[in-house]
Amino acid sequence: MTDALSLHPPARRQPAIRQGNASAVLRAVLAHGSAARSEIAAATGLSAVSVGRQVTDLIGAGVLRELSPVGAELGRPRVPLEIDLHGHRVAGIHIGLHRSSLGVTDLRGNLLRRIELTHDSTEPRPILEQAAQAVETLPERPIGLGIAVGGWVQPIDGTVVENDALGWRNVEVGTLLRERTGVPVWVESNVRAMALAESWLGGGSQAASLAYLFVGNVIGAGIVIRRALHRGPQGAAGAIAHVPLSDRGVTCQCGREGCFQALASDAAVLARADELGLDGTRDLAGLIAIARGGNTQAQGLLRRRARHVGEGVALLIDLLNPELVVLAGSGALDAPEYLKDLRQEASAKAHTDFEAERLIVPSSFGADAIVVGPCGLVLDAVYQRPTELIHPRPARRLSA
Amino acid sequence: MTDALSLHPPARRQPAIRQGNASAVLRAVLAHGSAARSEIAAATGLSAVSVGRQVTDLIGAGVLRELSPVGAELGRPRVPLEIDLHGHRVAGIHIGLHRSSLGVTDLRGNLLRRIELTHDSTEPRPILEQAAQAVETLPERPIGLGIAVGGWVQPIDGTVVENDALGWRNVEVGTLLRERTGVPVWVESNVRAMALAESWLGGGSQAASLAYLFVGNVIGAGIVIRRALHRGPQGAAGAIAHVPLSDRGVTCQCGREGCFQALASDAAVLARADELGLDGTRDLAGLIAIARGGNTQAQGLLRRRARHVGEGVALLIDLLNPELVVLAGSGALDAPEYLKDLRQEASAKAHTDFEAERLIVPSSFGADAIVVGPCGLVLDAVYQRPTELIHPRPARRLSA
DNA sequence: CGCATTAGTTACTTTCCGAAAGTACCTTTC
DNA sequence: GAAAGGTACTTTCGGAAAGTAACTAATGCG
Repeated sequence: MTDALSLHPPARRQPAIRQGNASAVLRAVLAHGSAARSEIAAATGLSAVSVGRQVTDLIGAGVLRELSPVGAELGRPRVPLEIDLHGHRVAGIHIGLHRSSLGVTDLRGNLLRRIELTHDSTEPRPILEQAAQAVETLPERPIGLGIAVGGWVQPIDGTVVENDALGWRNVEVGTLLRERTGVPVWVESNVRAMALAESWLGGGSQAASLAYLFVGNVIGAGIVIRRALHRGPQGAAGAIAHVPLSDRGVTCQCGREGCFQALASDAAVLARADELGLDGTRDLAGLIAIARGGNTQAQGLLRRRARHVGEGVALLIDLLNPELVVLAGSGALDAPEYLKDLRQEASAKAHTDFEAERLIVPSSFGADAIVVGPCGLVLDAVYQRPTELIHPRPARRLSA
Repeated sequence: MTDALSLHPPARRQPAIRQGNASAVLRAVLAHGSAARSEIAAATGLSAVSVGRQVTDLIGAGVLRELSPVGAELGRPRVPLEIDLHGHRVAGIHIGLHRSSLGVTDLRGNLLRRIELTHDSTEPRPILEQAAQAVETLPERPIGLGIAVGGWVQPIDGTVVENDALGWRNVEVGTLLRERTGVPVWVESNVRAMALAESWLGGGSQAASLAYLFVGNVIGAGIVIRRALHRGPQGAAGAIAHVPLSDRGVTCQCGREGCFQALASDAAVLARADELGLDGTRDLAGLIAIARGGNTQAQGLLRRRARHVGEGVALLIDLLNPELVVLAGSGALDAPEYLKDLRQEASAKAHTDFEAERLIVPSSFGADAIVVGPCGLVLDAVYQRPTELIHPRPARRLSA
């Protein structure tokens, strides 16, 4: 008898209701910045009684906090509630090739601390040991740890199945760090982690579905549908790097012509600059500087890249019709003056109608996306199942 | 205060639990063909008591049926339960250009009756009136009516926003048919309806996510993720017709080169046959006949088309990593001898690894997909919220 | 025929939500 | 300045759902 649980939403018990409603209350506060119990009740459709109970528990758990009452024209003043920004800490680590970045946020995803960890070797053990030590030396113990890595990740058990840059195969990152630190750990591909964070905390906080496109030295997409990541059974969803664009003439490493990545990655743009004999184009920042200095060839290259990215965005829009497209990586953030070209191309190539300024936006985290992303993995768990991660203490009324 | 309900799963009450568990029980039976209460309990994780209660209600509602007990090696024999195939009827209508097709299925989606309705005019009123009359003359009143139409459909209120072939704009199909027949009505784009039916009843019954690709005179995709259709806010998701393939040299109606549809639609293939001066290629069936007769040019055209479709499939696989890709339309079903080429091309172009024979399959409904699809809209509602559509009668034990 | 074994049901408990009623705190009015 | 009225929140209680424990049902085996 095969297991129907894996295919379908599981059977519900009463605790699931409680948790679902705690989540609804928490998300209502998150969405409104701060909200009184009565406002939460209106937003969620729950009764005032039920909201009151949930709030009491969430305050006891250190997730919500009461603010001073705000008098209305008439009647008893409301007591606004906000996410408790001092109660709990969340940690996230992006593991890169030569360095990893550790970030610590509050429950709203505000970045409080960012620590860079450099490593010469790419051996998994030393890197993970370094990461674990960094987490342990934090002044406050985080309630959860999110790990974002490139390559192919199996998020269920937190295994990095394959990462060519680091040369990792089947590294059990989740298990190792969980045992080493004693903190709950989530592991996810870096693009997907950033997509999820953007969906909860960034521009996507009003959108149920979102497509996230990262364009840097590699290109990848993260897909959020109904507030959850879509990974695919192999965790391979979002592999947009090798779709063919309408432009041709460039051969990709994969052997085919006109792949998105072969046209629009940092390396591709720099290689093109090299061909043209442009000086000072070691890295993309150099090329952008030259373009800003007035070099029309460099400007042309960056504009061309923006158009390529725009075409990739058009593809995502037509196929997924997301409520929001969030852009990140050097391709969107380092030279925002080309966003106009990007949006124009996306509008021209897509067959769906949309308002480009509203639909296609750069990441709200900028260069911090890389560490806010993994923290978002933990926050996703907190927002969806608040009582699981944070156990409510025998709550007590806090208002004087 | 904006409404958080639209963005997030709604707050849960007790009736939602009941319904969710009724759905889980029903789906377990559906997945296993037939299952005893004890097996359902094992599959869903629910207690035997709870399963018993749900089953009693579902039998009372005419959804489940007890079979004769089956003796095991030891102990009391199990009483298998199956979906009641004689209890309720479900109707679905595909509205086409010159004719519509009405289908009637049982609760398992077995097609019991198919009626063709021809119409000369494309006026909405007469067509819908004809449809309503056909539904009313059925020997049994269906519990729900699914409508599948081409073009742009707003499923929430059942409005056909735009259908160029029929010349419809903002036709309130759902409201009109609901008022006329008194039967609950669902309206959805035809590709998405078929995708949903395939997900519940066809090859996708074991898959939580599925990509459905229809290739006929038009090309479109339906995306099912976590057992639910992904429509996008504008209902535009799945617009794969105009993505560029690697092949060039054909200009699409949309003005660009190498669009999927310009390369692989029925019309595109026939136009190409015409250019080559092939005789007897009025329609695709003719071309296939000629190819089967040994004409190598015709064979080449069909093989080329299969490869183009394969490339489209590769795109869906890389972007969505679905558990299953289901093919339908003339492009996949009429000449299955080219499936091999299609799969080969998909494997070659996709960067994700997969077993092509298992991942890429033709629709299990064949030519009936067009009417089983809209029935699937109703069945989706039955399986997800069983007690909503079918009210349980004061149930009574049925075993002797 | 008693016994082990499995299937399913009945009786009771626990846990959740919601409605009604009560308390808190503010403004307005006389 | 005390009473009236209005809104925010809490306490009390009843209903609904699932779960546990104990029971009955049906079968095979010695």
